[in-house]
Amino acid sequence: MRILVAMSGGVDSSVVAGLMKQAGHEVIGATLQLYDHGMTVQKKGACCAGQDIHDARRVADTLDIPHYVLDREARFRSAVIADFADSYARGETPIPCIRCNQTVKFQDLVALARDLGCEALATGHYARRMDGPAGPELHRAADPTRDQSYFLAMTTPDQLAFARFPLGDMPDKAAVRAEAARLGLAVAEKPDSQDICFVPAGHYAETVARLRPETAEPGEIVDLEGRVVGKHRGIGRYTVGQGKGLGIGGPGERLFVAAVDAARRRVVVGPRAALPRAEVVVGEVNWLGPPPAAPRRVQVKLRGREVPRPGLAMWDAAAGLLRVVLEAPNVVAPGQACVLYDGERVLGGGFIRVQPSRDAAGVDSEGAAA
RNA sequence: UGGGGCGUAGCCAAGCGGUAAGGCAGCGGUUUUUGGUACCGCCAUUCCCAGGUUCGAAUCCUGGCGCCCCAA
Repeated sequence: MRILVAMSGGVDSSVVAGLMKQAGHEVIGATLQLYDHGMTVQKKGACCAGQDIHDARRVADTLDIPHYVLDREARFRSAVIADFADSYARGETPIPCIRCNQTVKFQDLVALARDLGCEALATGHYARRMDGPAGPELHRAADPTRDQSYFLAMTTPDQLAFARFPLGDMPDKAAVRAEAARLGLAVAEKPDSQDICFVPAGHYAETVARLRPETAEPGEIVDLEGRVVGKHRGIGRYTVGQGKGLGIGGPGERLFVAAVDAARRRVVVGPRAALPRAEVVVGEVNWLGPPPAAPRRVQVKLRGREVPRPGLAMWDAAAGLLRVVLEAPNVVAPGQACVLYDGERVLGGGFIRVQPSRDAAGVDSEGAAA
């Protein structure tokens, strides 16, 4: 069949193109140019700009497949980068890789694939798409250390039906590199991409501040009782659970960010033991299957690198909100994705909302009283 | 100007004659297609200052200086 392969210029998607071609499909390669060619080009591990586009083209030439480069800078800027900055301005911690998958990658590329008369869109993600009795299902990758199903939880059932993840069954990354070498691809030894692709190494706060200057406004750091214990250099530098960069030294135990209060431009800190919450409120929920009509036992993943842990999911269809009660309290960072699993299968997911927690309430009343 | 206590890194702090623990902060790194977490490494040639005793002093002695407390 005719199949569109999203080629980032990295090893993974290059191998996908090679495997699809080898399987006898009519392969078309597409590479998105997502951001400026300037300084970020030099950055190691970047993707979707500069050198990577050339790498993708070279792979396409090697495989002898047609290859298109699509300028999606404007789209990426409004759908991913702007959301990234807005999220920090709200006091949350964004997860741009999911926004990118949701919009630029799957929404747009699926549309493009259909326009080109393709029957599927293949990507280099480590996840498995299985055909279940009720339609396509998203499952964790065979290699649990590379699994990216968390980042794909927001793809719609429609998009998932169209998607193919040929690397989902690979035992490990070494096997993928071996495939790349076998296919004669020049990118076989290319380093993995990492960090936020559109931000020059380590300076995401500056990028955010350019778009939302208020995220770089200084403010107070207060403890759980509302006492001022320090000052910060902008809300955009903090995320719930963070223990470094607070600059609060001295006697006593180490402090972590317990909450970010965007309205008052405050960062609330407390001891590690005070952070875990038992409940998570999730919005913008995407279900990959029928939503649970009654409370359902699931495994919950609150961040990319975490083993799913047991909890109870309660879906309020009217409000469009998912409530999850965790069996063991966990640090909950608003803005991050909450993904529900049933074993290997992804049931759905959404974005963690700032919750009117007991902590925030306590801080408010006691802070006012004191 | 009577009595008592204390001055060790940015902060807290151990050490009480044998060659400066630890924690917090900070810095660097590893891990990682987000942020964070975790883990690893670095971080006082010197103990308020000046003399003295001693083979050897942050530790003992003398004199300064600076804090704190009690009493006035």
